Amino acid sequence: MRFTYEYPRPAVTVDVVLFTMRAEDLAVLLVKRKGPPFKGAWALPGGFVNENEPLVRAALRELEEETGVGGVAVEQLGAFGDPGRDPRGHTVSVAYVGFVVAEAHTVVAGDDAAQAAWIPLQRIARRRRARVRLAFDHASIIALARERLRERLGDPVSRATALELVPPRFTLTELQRVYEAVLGRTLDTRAFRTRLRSHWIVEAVATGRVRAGAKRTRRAQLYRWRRRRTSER
Amino acid sequence: MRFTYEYPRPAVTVDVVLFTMRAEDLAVLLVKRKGPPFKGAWALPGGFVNENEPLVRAALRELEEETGVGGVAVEQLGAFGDPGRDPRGHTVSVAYVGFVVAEAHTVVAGDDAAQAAWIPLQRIARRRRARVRLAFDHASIIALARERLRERLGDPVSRATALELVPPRFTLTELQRVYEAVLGRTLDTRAFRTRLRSHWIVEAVATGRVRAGAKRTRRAQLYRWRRRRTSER
DNA sequence: ACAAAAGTGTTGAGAGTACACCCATGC
DNA sequence: GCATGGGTGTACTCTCAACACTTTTGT
Repeated sequence: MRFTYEYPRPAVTVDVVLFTMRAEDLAVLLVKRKGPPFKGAWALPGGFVNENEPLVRAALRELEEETGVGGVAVEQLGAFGDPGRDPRGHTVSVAYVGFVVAEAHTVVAGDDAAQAAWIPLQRIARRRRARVRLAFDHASIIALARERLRERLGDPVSRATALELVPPRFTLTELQRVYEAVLGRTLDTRAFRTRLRSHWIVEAVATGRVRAGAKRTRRAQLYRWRRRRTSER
Repeated sequence: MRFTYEYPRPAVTVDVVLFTMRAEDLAVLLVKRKGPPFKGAWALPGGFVNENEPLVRAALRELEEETGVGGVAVEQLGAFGDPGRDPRGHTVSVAYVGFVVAEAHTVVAGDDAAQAAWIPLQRIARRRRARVRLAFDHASIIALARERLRERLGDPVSRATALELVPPRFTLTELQRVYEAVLGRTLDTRAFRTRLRSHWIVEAVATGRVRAGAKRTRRAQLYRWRRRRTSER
């Protein structure tokens, strides 16, 4: 089947930058391309938008098709449309960002992908010495997405709760590790907790869980996100 | 001439939300549509992206073609791609925002437009009683653009200088009026000036201009934006 | 003299940052 | 008893918000 139009049309694609915590580091969900262009290179999950399909839905569909990861919350990052970003021709891609708890999702490579995996950000083309080379302009999209994530966490701690940063029940140390990984610097524990308390965004639940693997230690208090952001003080 | 593709492609368009100050109020640059759909309705200047044309360039080209306004700085707002936003078929639009000094530009309706003009935001569909009805989803794009503008001005006053908020030489009162219009509330003069001074973003030039029309008053000091944002203190 | 807009400082509250030690647990 | 990570409070700085009166000019 063929589709003809009166004027040339750039192709419209969507891409998803999905972050997670992986062994104390930030990682992105990537797929290894099966076919050209960039065959064998890693790329963001994504693909063409169907006729009459909302952009977000296309993004989530492609994400699930290629990686098996579904039911995540994403927000739009922006549109990338420089000619030359896709050797096949002019393509405009709308990118989305999200953050999930890796353990809550199973990654399964779809038919289009040779492989799907969480790749630590450090292995991605930092100047030279790149271990993982990325297709298209995906390296710069990821860089921008990371920037966005930093902003989200940086200021009013509020919006962060929309992202699935930690499991439903978490310890404050776990949360702090996520913040540290995203912001790229260590935080002071006392300051971090004071801030959480003053913004009133987490609340304690039951006590007594220990981080898996670490046994000779005190049991950490469990917390969960508070729902509303009710009464301002 | 016809263009055929293997898969259906949504059309890609760009739209520009260009703000200015107009008689103490914010106004947007709109064009009156000459042809269907939404013939006779007001719409954002914009149109189809050419093959191999960068998105921003397309936006600026369309802006100039339809309104005669050129040489402005814009930043990307986001992509809007809900099916149904364009009755002709699935269209993905990438929107850009900017802010200019109206007096510095001459508005001339292009061939595609019946008219081009600065329309005060207040005349745009505020719930009922709309005087100006907008085509497509342009009302919500404008709302989002306004939000973005507010953010830009809100926090570090720095970034605001990228937008052409005021003429090259301006009085602090003029600048304050712009901030007030964008933020939608009055500001305290002393606080406003203290903030500017502490952020070190404007500098005095020659003295002695009076606002046109107001004669029986003290002469205001002229300022200009500082270039760099040099030495942090 | 008065109308009209320009200009000018201080105080208090809240947010962020920096900083060091004791506690509970399992081996 | 020691290694491991959990947990706690205070002081300083900076930024923002709120507050009213004097100055210059033209009529």
